[in-house]
Amino acid sequence: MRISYRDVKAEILNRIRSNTWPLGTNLPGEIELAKEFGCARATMNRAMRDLVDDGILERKRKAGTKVKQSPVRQAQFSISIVREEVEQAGSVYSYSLIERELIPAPAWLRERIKVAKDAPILHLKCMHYSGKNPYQFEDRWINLDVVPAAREFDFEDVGPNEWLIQQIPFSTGELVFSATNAPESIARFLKAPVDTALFSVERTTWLEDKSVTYAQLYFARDHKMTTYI
Amino acid sequence: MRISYRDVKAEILNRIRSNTWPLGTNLPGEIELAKEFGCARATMNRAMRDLVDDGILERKRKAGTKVKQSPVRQAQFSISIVREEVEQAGSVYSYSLIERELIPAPAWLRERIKVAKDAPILHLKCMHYSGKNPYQFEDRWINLDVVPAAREFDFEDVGPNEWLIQQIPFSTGELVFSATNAPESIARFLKAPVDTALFSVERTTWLEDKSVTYAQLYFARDHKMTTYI
DNA sequence: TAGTGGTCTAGACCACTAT
DNA sequence: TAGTGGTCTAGACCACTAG
Repeated sequence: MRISYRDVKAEILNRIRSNTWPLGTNLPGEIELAKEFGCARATMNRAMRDLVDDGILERKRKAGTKVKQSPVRQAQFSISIVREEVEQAGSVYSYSLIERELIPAPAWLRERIKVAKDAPILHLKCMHYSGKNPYQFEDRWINLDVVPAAREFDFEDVGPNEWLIQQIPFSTGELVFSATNAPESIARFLKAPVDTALFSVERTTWLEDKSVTYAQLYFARDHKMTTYI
Repeated sequence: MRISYRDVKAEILNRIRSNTWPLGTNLPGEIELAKEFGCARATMNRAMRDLVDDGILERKRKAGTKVKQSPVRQAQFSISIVREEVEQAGSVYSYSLIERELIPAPAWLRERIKVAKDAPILHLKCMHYSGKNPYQFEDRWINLDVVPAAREFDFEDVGPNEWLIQQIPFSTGELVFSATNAPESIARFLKAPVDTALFSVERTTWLEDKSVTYAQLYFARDHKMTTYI
């Protein structure tokens, strides 16, 4: 049978786990290893690149490949549309707009996203539900300079999250996860006691070098985010 | 100049962003696209596989390649040793063992990890500090059937996290992120008021099909986990 | 400046799956 | 069962960087 890059990965991991190649070991070069494993150099290369992505090896030209001294595993999880999160859990999704206003960007927001001083910003508050249960409270700011169409959109039926993804798919951004004691203004909508610990996410989105939107998302109490590594 | 897979990726993203290929579009096959772009099929393949990893395309044999209807971005973050998290932030790391006991696994734990009914489990509580500030409270259970060496190790100077990574590098597992109101028993160590919202992580680790360890990690108040997408 | 990884190519065969 | 992606190979040249 021909050697697959998966076989190569598995064997390399075996050698690390079995201490044949302890943490920090310098591995032989691609060509030599490929010969030993009986595969092409490209196959060895793919296996090793994969292991770099997994946080297991380090490679540098000229210096060679070594087993990382301190394994840093890469955890991965997908950020999808709220609707789909809910529906994938087998529940019925619903959405409701709480507030919509057009105001100048407050100072604290201008520290987070780049936006002209007196330009009006669209501020939205909304709720996402899973069946009859609150699922997420969303507090969002949209830069109308970048997404002028938002000015005309009423967001009564479609959430800003879903709408923005259609407008600006695949933009880049930052995600910050943390825990927050629910203030009354949010606890009310999530039907939780004030000060309940809420899992929250701040999301900042850019399109090239322009700030598109900033959002604070608060999940209902006891929300969990799971990933496998 | 020769066409790089990065160029191909960039151009594909351009076409999606510029609506040349709207969400849901079926793309031409690899061979045809490679011809159009003037590169080898392997190059086109690598670009497209990368975009699948990024959550932008979907591919199925025979069916072909399409732009995902709902962009699901893959966020990534690295799970490292607590010591390194602290040191990378430029602080001095220190560690202290609070409690160490050998007891039969409680029932709730046996629901989470597979462990013999009357086998003794090593239970550890410890604190990690960043400079003089509390950084993380760790409540850990170690399966001695799988890691018998832990029975002899005192964990006075080295945390279980760090020790286990040396023993069983690159094991697989589950991570669950959530928010918790600090109970008194934990708040005390993190120097936070009772009920403060804490960012917390549960980690379950397997080695092949055996449960190695289960840990609940509670970060100090206002802890944030950041990632870029 | 030499050694190592990074990437491209052209060609081939295989595996899955829509129809 | 035919079409599309998945992967392997052998060979080549390039780019970065340790010594």
